[in-house]
Amino acid sequence: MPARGKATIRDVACRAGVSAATVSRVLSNHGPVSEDVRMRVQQAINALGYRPNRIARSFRTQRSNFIGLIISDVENPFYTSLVRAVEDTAYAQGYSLLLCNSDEDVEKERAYIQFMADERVAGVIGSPASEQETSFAPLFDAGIPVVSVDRRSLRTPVDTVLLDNLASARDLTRYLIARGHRRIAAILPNVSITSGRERLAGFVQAMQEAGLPVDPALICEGKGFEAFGMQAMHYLLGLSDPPTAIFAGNNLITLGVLKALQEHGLRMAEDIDVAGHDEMPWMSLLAKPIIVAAQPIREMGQRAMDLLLARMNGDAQPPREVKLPPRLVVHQLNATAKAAACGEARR
Amino acid sequence: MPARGKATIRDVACRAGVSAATVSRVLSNHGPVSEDVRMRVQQAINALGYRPNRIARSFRTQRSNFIGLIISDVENPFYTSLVRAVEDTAYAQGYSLLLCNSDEDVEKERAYIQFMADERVAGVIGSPASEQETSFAPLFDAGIPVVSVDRRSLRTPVDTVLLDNLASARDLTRYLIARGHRRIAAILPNVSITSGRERLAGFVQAMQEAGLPVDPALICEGKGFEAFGMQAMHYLLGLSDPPTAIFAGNNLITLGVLKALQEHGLRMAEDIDVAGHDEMPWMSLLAKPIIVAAQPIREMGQRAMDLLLARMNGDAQPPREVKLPPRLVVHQLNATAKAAACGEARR
DNA sequence: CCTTCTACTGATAACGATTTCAGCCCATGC
DNA sequence: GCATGGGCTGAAATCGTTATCAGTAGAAGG
Repeated sequence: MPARGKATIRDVACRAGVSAATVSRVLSNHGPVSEDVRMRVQQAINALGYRPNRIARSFRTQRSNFIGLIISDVENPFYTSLVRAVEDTAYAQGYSLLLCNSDEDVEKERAYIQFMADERVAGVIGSPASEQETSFAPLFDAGIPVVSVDRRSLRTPVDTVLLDNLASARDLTRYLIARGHRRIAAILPNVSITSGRERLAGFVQAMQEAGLPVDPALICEGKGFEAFGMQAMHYLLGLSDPPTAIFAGNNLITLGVLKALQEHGLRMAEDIDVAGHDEMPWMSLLAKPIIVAAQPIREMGQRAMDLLLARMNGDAQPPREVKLPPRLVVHQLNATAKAAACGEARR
Repeated sequence: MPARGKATIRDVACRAGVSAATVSRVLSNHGPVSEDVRMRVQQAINALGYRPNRIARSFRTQRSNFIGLIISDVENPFYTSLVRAVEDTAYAQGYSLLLCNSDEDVEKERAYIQFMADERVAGVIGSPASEQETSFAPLFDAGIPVVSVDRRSLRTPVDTVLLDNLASARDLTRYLIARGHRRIAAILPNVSITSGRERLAGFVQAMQEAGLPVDPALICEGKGFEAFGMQAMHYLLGLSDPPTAIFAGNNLITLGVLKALQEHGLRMAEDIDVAGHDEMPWMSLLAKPIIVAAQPIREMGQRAMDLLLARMNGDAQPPREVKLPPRLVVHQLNATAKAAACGEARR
């Protein structure tokens, strides 16, 4: 008798006095098995401490039970929450998570996509490093479904879950305008990604509908990291006629903006309003109020997994796009966060 | 001819006019192959766009190329950074990351450990939910090496990478004492995990060596989450003789403490000093200074992977323990972070 | 009673790589 | 010239599961 825990399906079959095929049927609940046999097999499984060899199973079916998740960086709290949401949903369905950080690097991303294809994962959820350049082709070829989150993939269209970026940017900007600001700067991630492009459009729309000029000198675009936000803010503060409010295009940029304001001294910071994206746990601790468009991140992850599961079950409709509404939240010192009075995003 | 990208090792062999065994030898760089043949095989591989079937490979070798990572929660910034460090090191060595959140739940963790064993991962890095209860036995039985990070596993001893918790807690407490505080409270995660137990010990040690009484009413212990930190802080503020300084036992507790202080009003917050663990990117934005013991998280992840890789390569020494020193940092408004003047941790 | 189902079961053939073993060829040493 | 050995190669077994196909037994229907 094999050592406990090392038994194969044949050992179980032998002990139960049936064939391996029957044990497989019991295991997968697929195909008819008499109650009597089913019980004998179960007993044999328990007695031997048998655990199916998942690698052999994957080998036979040529499909693994992993969901590949390709994001920019787990250290970005937005993606962290996304990972968590996806993980919970995935494990609930019997899948586990293969994690990759692309670092916004199209080359690195390409390698990971190829890797996922080689690994025959059951599905992939990704946030493309570039709308134009990212290609999911290797996954398509292998018949592996893909869902894009937070950003579109134009080169290889797939199901996509997005924030309503136009609404969030427009409403945040409207909020700043309603507070009396006229010179508003925008610091945005690259327009080569969906959020950068759409949030710029929302900003411009709000400015124009209020009849305010859009000063190109007040629009900064770059890699959406903290360092860029900081550097852009320093540049803006150095202008002869600096803006009185900032629209920050993502969470890291917001952090950079706040730090730059900090470095310039508290007095100045109080004169400048900041609007950003994503609610973060420390925002209620800030010395000055800030308004943010909170993304329904958990829901985004769940919806992405739902779309993926549908595809994995054979759904073959043309690619769909899910657009979720943001929720505007003002974080104020000595006050619990409250939904913004105006500019609540509509669907 | 098979479709491009779907070729098997036999297709390659056929096209190169050699046997599958030879192709395998070329692929793995294992065993002698003449230069001539090697080139022909390479050409065939390129021509067919052949990619080895990783599942088949894992099946044959009964070992996958995944590193299992079992942590409490990716949304905790400490683990987020750890994930990132482990991931970078793992991918550099040709391994990829399987991520699980145990949520400090021993049962959930048990299931994940079993899953990793079933999956025949190459190695596991974990942060045990409990020193006493967590068991890595299923992994041992399967010959899978394990490294524990941030916490010890007493039931099944393994290589372990820890912060020098005694030093960090002692030095933080010393710092508070040096600033003139006499009534200092400690809010700590459960003593059933390593960090909780050792940080309590460090706190007590510093108090005793300063000849200060350790008031049991000022020591709060519980689940190391934000909600607990907040609730404990509210309790302390409600005492007739509240403490003048707080020693917070982990990063989430620190956040909870700060929020509770916030809710009680800024004036009070200014009278109370806070010392915590982990440096977080937003700390420089705080209205009041805070001192923290920064953990060398990236190094912890790297060291863990190094230990794991050594085991995977057959190292069979008795379990080792790596203890890394913290770095004390004061975050002050309008000032870049600076190393604390006193209490710098020693090795 | 014979046919036709249906329910159940077993034998067997994959899946695609690695590994073992044996064999061949040629150079070297005696 | 013959044995020895090393470099190179191929045939075949193997890993553990699932899927296909055929076969058996008993029930149902005519």
